[in-house]
Amino acid sequence: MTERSSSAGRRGRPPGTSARELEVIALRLFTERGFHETTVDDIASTAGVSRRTFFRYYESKADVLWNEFDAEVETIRKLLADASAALPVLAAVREAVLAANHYRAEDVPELRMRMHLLSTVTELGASSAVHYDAWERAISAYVGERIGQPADSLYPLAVGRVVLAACRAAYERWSARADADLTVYLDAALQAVADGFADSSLTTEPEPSGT
Amino acid sequence: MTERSSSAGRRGRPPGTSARELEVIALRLFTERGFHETTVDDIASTAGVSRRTFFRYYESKADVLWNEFDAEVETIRKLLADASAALPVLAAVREAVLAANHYRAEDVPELRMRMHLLSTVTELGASSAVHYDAWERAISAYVGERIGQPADSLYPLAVGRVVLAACRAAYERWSARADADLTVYLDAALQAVADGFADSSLTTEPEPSGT
DNA sequence: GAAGGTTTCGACACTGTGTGACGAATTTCG
DNA sequence: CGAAATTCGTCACACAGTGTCGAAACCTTC
Repeated sequence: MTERSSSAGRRGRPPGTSARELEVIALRLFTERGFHETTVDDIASTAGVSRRTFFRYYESKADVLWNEFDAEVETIRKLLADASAALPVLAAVREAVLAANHYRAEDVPELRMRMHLLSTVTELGASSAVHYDAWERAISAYVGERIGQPADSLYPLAVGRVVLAACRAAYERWSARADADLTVYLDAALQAVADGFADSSLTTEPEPSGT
Repeated sequence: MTERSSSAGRRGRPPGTSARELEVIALRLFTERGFHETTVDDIASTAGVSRRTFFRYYESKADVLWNEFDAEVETIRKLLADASAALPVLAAVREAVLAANHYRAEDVPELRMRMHLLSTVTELGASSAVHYDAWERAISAYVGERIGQPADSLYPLAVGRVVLAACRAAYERWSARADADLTVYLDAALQAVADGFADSSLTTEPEPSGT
């Protein structure tokens, strides 16, 4: 059951699978056997299609893990486009990032699996660089516009990279501990950035409580 | 200058090449033809050895670019071990990073080539994650020790990642513009981090001057 | 209900990375 | 000279990723 709904007036052979189905299967196999130990053949044959077909849906074996992340980049971009110019730059960025990271409770387990893979499997570095880069550029473009500098000059570039770095630290801690809400970790990390990591702010870590 | 050029009491067949020779050849071919367009066979045959032998010196095609970077990680680790506990944490980190990035003028052209490849070739993402991780952990370990928290808790992790992110932004701008000293860019980026990217500090980019 | 257009799929072949196994080559030591 | 040590080359293999081409399955139209 994928999305056989609007087969109205749709010519040609119907798809034997869907990007979403491949994603779910791949995620399951990766967590069961490991990323490296799972071949593209395994994923494809489990879905009942050929290896070649997998690569028609995703450019690489790793790409199957980045759908949600790419969607988040788009969300952040839109939120920043509507952000108030009255806010300090970094505050606007923080609000957008936090707003883009509210997930429905039912989506959390899958999100956690994905993030755990992303932060532990070293072979994913190749693809992560590409997707992280898009995330960073969404921030850099906004910062560059706000302060009237090219997006690829030093400060916009640094802000984009630094904010992502802080968020990745928060993602990683959250996926490892699973005790508090993701946004609590994100907020703490971004607040530390805004404070310039002053020693006085380096004391409290989010406590095991809350949802 | 790798190691035993003096073949004193060294049994067995002498090496037909060296890690350093392969590095120089690879760097030249990468910049001439591009990373993707250069095969391991090209590098090996230019050095006069077999493809298999290349993989005895380096674990992967990309690894050939990370020698210097790994050495820098060790330098930073040692500098931090000797850092004064009277300095604020972030200031100690900044001093160590800046000190580890003073290069002899004769080494700069090669350094620039390497950094340009590292910041432009997307296929290097796989290996970069591994080596960047070691860099980050050198910082996180120090920060964790200083503030009395595990190195993998949120703030040490965040500081490590954020400082690397800022340095990478500086590296990238420097390798793209080549106008000022590398440490000028690094200092500017790290100062912005320490200031929490306050709007007032986001105005000036290092100017085309200096060495 | 046959013909033609459309879309997805499978089979095949190919390049390149990375790895394991094993024997050959080359040097020093006894 | 023979033995031990060390590096190298050849062969074989698994897997990712890509291009090509024809077949399969669906729709529309006559």
